[in-house]
Amino acid sequence: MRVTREKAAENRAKIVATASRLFREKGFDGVGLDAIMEEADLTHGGFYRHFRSKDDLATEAVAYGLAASAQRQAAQTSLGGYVAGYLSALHRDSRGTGCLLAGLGGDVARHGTGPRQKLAAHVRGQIDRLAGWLGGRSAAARREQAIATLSGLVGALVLARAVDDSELSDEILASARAVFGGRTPGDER
Amino acid sequence: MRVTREKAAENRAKIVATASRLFREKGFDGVGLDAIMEEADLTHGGFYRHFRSKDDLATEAVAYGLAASAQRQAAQTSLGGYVAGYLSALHRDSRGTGCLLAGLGGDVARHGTGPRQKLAAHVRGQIDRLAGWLGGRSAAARREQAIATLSGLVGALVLARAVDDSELSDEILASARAVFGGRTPGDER
DNA sequence: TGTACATCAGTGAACGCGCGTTCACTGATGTAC
DNA sequence: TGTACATCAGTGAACGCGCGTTCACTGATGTAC
Repeated sequence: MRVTREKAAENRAKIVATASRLFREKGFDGVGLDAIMEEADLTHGGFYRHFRSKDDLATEAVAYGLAASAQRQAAQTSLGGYVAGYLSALHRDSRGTGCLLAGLGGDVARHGTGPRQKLAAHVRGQIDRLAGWLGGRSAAARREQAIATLSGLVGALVLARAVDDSELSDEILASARAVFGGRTPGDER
Repeated sequence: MRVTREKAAENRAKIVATASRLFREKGFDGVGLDAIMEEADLTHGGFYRHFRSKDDLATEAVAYGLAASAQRQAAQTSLGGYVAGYLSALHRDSRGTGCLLAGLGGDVARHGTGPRQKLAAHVRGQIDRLAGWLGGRSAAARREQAIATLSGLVGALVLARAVDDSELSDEILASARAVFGGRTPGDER
């Protein structure tokens, strides 16, 4: 049964959004196309009307997830607010809708060039925006600090999720918030 | 053909070491037992004489990789030396033998409790050791800084590996080295 | 120390399942006149 | 505007392969006497 061009575009978008969530939750190799199509309310046979392969979908799903992250960052007005949201327990516990760098960074590194290029472009944008929020004598110093801050945020989220101890996990988030959230590093609590 | 108890223990250890490397390179779901057994110079049928399941092996392989990291850290005498090695291009390019937190952190978070418990214990140890190297007015401040530093190291390595642009990758490593390597943050280059 | 037997690490084939991909088919949509 | 036909998004079955796991078997090791 053929479907409106509009409806087809809608379906395609739904597949990408669903895949982006499921990939972040379970990894590229942890979800099958049938699971993705089923959650998008379609049968898996129709997949190849929209995408050339699973890898092709992966590239689009990565781009979709990164765009969502970029929008979330753009909605923030200060470093402190952004960091508090990024290193919140809520963000830690919502892998599927959260930062793609933390959720799929390891997987992307092992995969084809498509996702890795999108990710590089996204990282450049994040660095620029963070640098704008940071103080520092020179543009180079601000950029350096922005890269370290981005690394710290991503690493803290990865560790907070990987650790099987909620107390330690909370402590990782709190410490990283304190250090990267805009306080002068080295201050007492 | 039965084999010496000694030889059997040797074979078992080789399986764990090989698995630890291959898992870090390709992820838990990216390597099959046959590939692991073949690289360990065995046939895949004998696997279940040593392990109850692939998950069981995963737990041991994680423990093995973490122990190797801990030993590497223990061999260092200063924060600067440790950070320089950790954030080197060599470490970035040797996923299979490198830091398990960065190589498998995302995968571990998605898997069973075995690996996640081992990882939490390892993270506690790393924090303590980093805290010992760091200056800071109080033990709490040193610990907070240690957690932020560990997060920054892991995040920088993940990003440097994920990005499809060697210049950006090098810049991430260099910036993180500068900020986390022991300089007072905020200094000019 | 030597012999007889039980054990069991490793082999290689097989099983069953899931996954990525293909395909013949359906029937509503889109288009040409 | 209406009609006839081509297109093609979606369906559901099928294919082939790889993977985790099982199993009957082998023959050297380990043990009991």
